[in-house]
Amino acid sequence: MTKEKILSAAQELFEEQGFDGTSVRDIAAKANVNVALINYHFGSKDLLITILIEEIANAAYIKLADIYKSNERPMQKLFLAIDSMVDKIVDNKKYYQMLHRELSMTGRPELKDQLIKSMKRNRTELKNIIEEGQGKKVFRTDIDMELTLSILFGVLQQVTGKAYLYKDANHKLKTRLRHHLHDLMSSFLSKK
Amino acid sequence: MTKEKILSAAQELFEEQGFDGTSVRDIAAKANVNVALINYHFGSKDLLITILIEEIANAAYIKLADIYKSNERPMQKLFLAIDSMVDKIVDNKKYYQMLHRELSMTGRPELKDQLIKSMKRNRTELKNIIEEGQGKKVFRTDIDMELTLSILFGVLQQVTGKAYLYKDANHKLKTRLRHHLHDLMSSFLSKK
Amino acid sequence: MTKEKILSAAQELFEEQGFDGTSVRDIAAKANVNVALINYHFGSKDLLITILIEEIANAAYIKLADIYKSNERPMQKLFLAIDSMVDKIVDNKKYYQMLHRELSMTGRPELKDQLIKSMKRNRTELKNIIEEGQGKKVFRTDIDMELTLSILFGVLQQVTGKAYLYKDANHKLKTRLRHHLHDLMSSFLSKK
Amino acid sequence: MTKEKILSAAQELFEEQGFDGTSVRDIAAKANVNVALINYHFGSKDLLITILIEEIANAAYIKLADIYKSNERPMQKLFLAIDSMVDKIVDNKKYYQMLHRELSMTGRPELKDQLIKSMKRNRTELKNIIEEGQGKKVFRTDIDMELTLSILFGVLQQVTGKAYLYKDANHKLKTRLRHHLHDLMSSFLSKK
DNA sequence: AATGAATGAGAATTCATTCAT
DNA sequence: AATGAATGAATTCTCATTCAT
Repeated sequence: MTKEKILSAAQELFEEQGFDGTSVRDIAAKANVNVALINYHFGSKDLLITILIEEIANAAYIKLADIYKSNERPMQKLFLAIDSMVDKIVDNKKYYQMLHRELSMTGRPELKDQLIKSMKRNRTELKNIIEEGQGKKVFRTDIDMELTLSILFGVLQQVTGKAYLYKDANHKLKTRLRHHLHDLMSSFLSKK
Repeated sequence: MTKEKILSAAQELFEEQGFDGTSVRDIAAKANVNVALINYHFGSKDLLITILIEEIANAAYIKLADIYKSNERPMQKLFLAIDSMVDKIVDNKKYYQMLHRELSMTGRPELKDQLIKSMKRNRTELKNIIEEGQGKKVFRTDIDMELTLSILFGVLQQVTGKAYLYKDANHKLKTRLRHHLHDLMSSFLSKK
Repeated sequence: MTKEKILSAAQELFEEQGFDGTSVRDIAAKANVNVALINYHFGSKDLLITILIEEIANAAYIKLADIYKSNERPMQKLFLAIDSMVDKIVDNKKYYQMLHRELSMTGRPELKDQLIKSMKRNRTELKNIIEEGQGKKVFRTDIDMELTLSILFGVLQQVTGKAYLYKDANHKLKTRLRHHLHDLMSSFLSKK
Repeated sequence: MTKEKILSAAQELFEEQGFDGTSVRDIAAKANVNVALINYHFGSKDLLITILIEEIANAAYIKLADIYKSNERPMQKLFLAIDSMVDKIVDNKKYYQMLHRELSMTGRPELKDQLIKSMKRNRTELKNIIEEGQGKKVFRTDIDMELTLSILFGVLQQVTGKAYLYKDANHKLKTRLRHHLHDLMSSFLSKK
């Protein structure tokens, strides 16, 4: 109970004010608990955000891995992966914005390592899906794989970070994104 | 002299460690000046970053208008615009990273407004180029314009922010990016 | 059972890190018991060390009285006393070190009083032995008695406290000490 | 001015309450300065005591080295060394008591190393004097050198640490100590 | 313009202790 | 007898800022 109160207070504050900009006192106040309890339950402010990050990052990864392992055809797999990412990210816009922000700092290298690791894991799953499509002669092979992955992650990052450009309700935004990314990726990857 | 030393020290540190993560003492140490001078010259730490970011914001304007006004064919204009953006952003990766980071924080709203304005200016120029191509029946019209712009800005943001994925020397990275984005956008925008 | 576990954990830690340097949590962790149990069983950290030191103080009473009452000749009595002290102290180096340390603090005056009392008891026994030797015209009388006692206690305290100087195995150290102190005291107390 | 106020406040408090027992707040209050000034001037509490220790330890060492280099006869040199140590230690009883106390802790190993180093330096100088006397056939050679040094340091430590036994005025105590130690060491070291 | 000292608030964390169960 | 959570004060230290010179 208390732990959850702290976690959700911390998440909200980190999303709004960043990690450095949020004090342990802030979190305690928002969660309506004693300051010392944060260290009691989580050991340190650093460990608190570590836990917070691990939680969502894991869920996203598991979904992509499942899709890769499914029996769909390549393009269908790619579309499913896109849909899954769109959902996750639109539903947790602020959270992902925070991740990107913290990722662009130099301090706390262990934290960054953790973030990069979980991010690369997702990129790898997506790469697997595309490479499988290439192996099955469905997708082009004359592409820059790393930059291709960055198309998807880049568009989604734009949507999370530049909220003032995308003010649609979430469900509408998801539809727009799905259509757009399906169209974009099939245009790009389909053999001419 | 001292002011410039402070500004460039601050800029480097903000780029690396973020605003909250950088202390006035850090800046003073890096600039090799007395701590008190920062407040003396700039009033406060907040005003310091304000000045710094205004500078960046001005530099951030990519000369897309000239390209738009040129006599090239639509696809050629788009490619030139891409090349121009790639150059500017790869050469100033850290600049843009910091810009995106500060843009994702809540504080200093006036500053953010200015940043957003200059960012929208660039998006508008690019949009003009694409719409012209659509008018000339060269580009597809059944696209989501805002999300189409986000392809370019998104890929570029990925490259600036996820440096650990893109460790090429700058000139090599530029070539990769140009090819990739030309390919991508022509695949996407060309009529079938 | 739990009480003893706590006591012996506390003792080890106080010996190594001092009273202030040891936290109640340290003790609980070392004793493998819940933190709250320390207060539950002993009331407070202060009372814990009180109990601990009372134990030590009682053990500290070296059976010098027996030697004094024996029928040996004066020099022999003195040598026996030395041997007894050497054994006791070398075997409990860390005990005595802690005792001296706590004795040199200002807090807990009642505790200190008790420690001083037990210390003086030992000094008195030793003094009796020497004075008897003086009465029997075997020892010099032109000495400063208090400082003479401090020779023995001082050398022994050096050995307990400056462990980095005396790294011999205990039995070897005892031999060295006995020889040294016999030699020293007989040189000093024998009539010229 | 402020630095000295802090240093002397810290010294007094460390002497009375030990290092762990004294808080930075205590020091600031006693010195009547702002808490932050302690870190501003000395970097940390640890560095503060480091400086404090270095100061007196050095003075003592220099005196002994001078005596060793002088042209006096061996016994005379030893007596001068004794007198010098007696003066230094009686005048700074509480200070030396603090040194011994901190030396008997395990924490802060760098601090301990520093203390041990400066202590060993003094022991070495004294050893030089005695060995020179042995070389000149004035002192016995069949002694345990390390324990011999511990006679002097031990007696002096007793005097500093067991204040309740030695309540003489300082000048009287010095006289007692000089006579006693001259007598003791010449009895012990003179060839029979 | 520049300096070094000083300030007071706030940072994260640890402390001994107490509470309800 | 024992537990785990909770408390509130205290810990050291760092912060941006201001002061007198």
